[in-house]
Amino acid sequence: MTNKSLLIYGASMNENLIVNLESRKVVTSTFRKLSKAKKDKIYNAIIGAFGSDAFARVSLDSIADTAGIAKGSLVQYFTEKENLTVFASEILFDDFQAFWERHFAVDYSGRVGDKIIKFMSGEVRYWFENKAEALFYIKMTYEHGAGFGKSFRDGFHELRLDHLHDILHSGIETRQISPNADIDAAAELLASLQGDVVYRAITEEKKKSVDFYAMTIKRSVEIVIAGLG
Amino acid sequence: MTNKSLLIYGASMNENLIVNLESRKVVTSTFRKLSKAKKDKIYNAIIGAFGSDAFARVSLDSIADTAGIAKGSLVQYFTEKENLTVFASEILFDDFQAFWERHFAVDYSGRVGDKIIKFMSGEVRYWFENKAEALFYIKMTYEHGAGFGKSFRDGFHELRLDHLHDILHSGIETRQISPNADIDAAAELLASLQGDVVYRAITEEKKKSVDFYAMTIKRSVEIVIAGLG
Amino acid sequence: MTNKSLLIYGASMNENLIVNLESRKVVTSTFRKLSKAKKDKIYNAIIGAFGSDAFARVSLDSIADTAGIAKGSLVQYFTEKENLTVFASEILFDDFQAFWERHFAVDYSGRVGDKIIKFMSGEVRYWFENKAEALFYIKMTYEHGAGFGKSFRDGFHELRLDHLHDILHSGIETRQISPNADIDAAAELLASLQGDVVYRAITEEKKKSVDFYAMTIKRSVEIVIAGLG
Amino acid sequence: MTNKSLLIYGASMNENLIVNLESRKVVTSTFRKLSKAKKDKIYNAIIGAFGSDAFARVSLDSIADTAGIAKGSLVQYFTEKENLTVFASEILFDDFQAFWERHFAVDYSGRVGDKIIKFMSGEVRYWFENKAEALFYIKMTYEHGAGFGKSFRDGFHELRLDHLHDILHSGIETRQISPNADIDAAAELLASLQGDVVYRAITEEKKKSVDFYAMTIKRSVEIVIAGLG
DNA sequence: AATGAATGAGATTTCATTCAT
DNA sequence: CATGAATGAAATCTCATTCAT
Repeated sequence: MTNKSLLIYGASMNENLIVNLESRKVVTSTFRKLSKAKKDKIYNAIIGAFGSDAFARVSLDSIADTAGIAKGSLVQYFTEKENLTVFASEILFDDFQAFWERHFAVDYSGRVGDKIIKFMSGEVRYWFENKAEALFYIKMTYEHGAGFGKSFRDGFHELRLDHLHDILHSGIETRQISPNADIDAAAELLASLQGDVVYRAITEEKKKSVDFYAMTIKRSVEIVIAGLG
Repeated sequence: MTNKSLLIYGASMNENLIVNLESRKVVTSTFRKLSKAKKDKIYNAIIGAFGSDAFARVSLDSIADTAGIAKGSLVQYFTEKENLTVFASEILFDDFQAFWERHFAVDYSGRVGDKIIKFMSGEVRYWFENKAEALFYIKMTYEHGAGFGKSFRDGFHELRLDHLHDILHSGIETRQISPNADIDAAAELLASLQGDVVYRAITEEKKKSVDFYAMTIKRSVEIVIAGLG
Repeated sequence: MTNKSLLIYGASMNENLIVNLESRKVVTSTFRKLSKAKKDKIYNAIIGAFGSDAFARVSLDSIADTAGIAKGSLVQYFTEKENLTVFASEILFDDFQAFWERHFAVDYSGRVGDKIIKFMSGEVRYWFENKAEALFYIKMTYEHGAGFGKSFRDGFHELRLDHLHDILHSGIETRQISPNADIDAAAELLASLQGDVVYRAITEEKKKSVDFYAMTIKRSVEIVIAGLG
Repeated sequence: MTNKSLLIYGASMNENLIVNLESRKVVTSTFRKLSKAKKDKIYNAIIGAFGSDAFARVSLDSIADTAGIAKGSLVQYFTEKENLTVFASEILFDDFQAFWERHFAVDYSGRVGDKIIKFMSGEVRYWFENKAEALFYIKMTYEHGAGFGKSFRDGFHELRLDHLHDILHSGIETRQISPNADIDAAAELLASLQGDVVYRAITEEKKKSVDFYAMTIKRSVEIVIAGLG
């Protein structure tokens, strides 16, 4: 992650993704043709609603109200309720990936531990600055045990795991980490930590600062790096 | 964990806890006076139902059916639907604690790393052998974001954290771990790992063996212990 | 048919049939246990509603209103809308059969033509005296092309065909009809006539008297009997 | 019916009739001005849709799809949904009449019975060769009990009745039928038979051949002719 | 003239909760 | 105390009709 602050919040509403969602019948062509502003409003209404309550307790009425459209339109755009969450999850994940690509290119200079700390706290900061998305992310990740939410959770896990693995691997190449070190296990361990820290950062009632979580991360990472000696 | 197999599954239905729940109006006195067998049947029906579906989609009818009682009785015992989950969560947590006390007394001999590994895989095994409870645990932990489920999750987290801290502390006393080591951070790191491993062990579709998860744990713990050198 | 006037109108609500319907999940046990008066009220509300409008345009609300019960109760009794019509059709058919058995025992004395005329106008009179049932009968018979209505229609057709055949056969035995006569064709012809006359008697806007239809029948029957000479 | 095969299927879309329908506000002038090909496509979409399902369950969307036009256009052509069926019924009836006039001119030579049989099986064949129209005919005839469908049904009944009467009357003139014979009753009887045979031919699930129905007709007609002595 | 987006009334169905027996 | 009948609020989803472009 660079020093630049995070520039992008909210949905970028990747047009190619919308086309893909249309082909999978998650959204209709009517929705695709809507103005970006309207699509954003709907996306935000969905994120807000499902982030604050359980799936079955979120009503189309409330989302339509928030988005300033008629309930009938909502149905016309998404055909059925479940598609609302599929749509928003995909956009959210896509946005997250875009953020990722801008900020987490692996570079091969510097201390491995610092890179990991920057990377992990970078994600925490992302969720801090996109709170509604963060709550929605939690709901989607955990609400459905082994259903749709599982693959969503796995998507984030993979992303973290791969990246941590790459950084650790670069540490072997720069001889900061022993060539015999079990970097697979270390990546898993750090990914678990990151998932948990993100979860806590989002759900903790007495909100702590990003720096608090960054410190938690730092202390754990130091131990792991030392352990890989 | 000793070599003894896990002896207790299902609800032990701690009578003191029931009294406490009655005072908090979670259950009624009518329920308290039920036979243990009936209370068990009801507990199991609740665990099974809420473990398999989202809160709002579980109907009192189906629970009453499974428990072999009338829906009206269910209402008479618990007054309102939400109390069903509060009741079952508390019993579950209490059972878990009882299991804990029997199996995880900290002893001060032996390798610290081994103790941690035994402890962590012991919990994984517990959930493996109490699948219905495991699924219920997951639902309660995550479904309600920052609501009731949060305190439930925190209960388990505290338990793990304290115990890991104790083991690590004993490691300092036996000079296996440096007195300057950041054992608070290590305990947090390991608790995160454990929460994540348990989650995966329960929700993974292609079920792996307890040994698989034990190995994952072992590899991570070795790194941490080395890091605390 | 004897000279006695028709004594039974409305649903007799055969208890065995209700039990059978319960086993086929057309009605619930809750419905079965209702008082006869309440069951009758519901039956009449159903007959009246579906007799006056197309299936999809009949609302549960209106039926519940007419029957003086809550919509929710209606659902509790029948589970789904289609069962309302299945239930009422079966009761109606059962009632009709009961009427039949009381009035149309084949006797072997007298003119064959007279027996047929009595039989056919007897049915017309039945529908005249059970108008709501008559309209419902028409709707069920014709609305669903080849679906459920088909078997309903076939039930009535069979009943008529068999009976006409029996009468004609008795005519051969009493030598009023030639042993070579094509009584199968004649029975079909008369059953068609009867279906049509009943349809017209029920749907004709300017209602004519039973006697008008009896005369229509008589004139046709005379031709057929003469043709079988 | 002559030996010529049936030449006309589908809508001939009589221009005068369209003008008449426009004056009755069943269709708009916009519709009238459409190309014949487009009008045909719309007619066929309507016939197909309402022939396969109950009125209330047929959606304008599906018809517009099938016809390859926009839903908005459909509304612009017919103003409201019910007009779709009125329009198609009138066209269908008009087509049927045109077929009639080509094939059922009464000629005064030959056996009366044969003429009736030819006439009746001719109609059965017509519906066999226009299945979509046949199903639509059934729906329109019966779905609305005493509403619009009644006059539609009556139209066909009149047509049959008049024609049968003419044939029978010609039988008196050629002295094949007694001058005292009750040909009014015979015509009614045969019209009933025909309505019923047509209904069965269209709705019977295990489709039988035209010849099967022709035989049924023949056997009945022989009885009637014999009866008219 | 043609289109299809927007709307909202109305339908069935679910189900927690109340309450009479 | 146990039961389950009764209720009606609330939800999703359908779709004729309106209307702006």
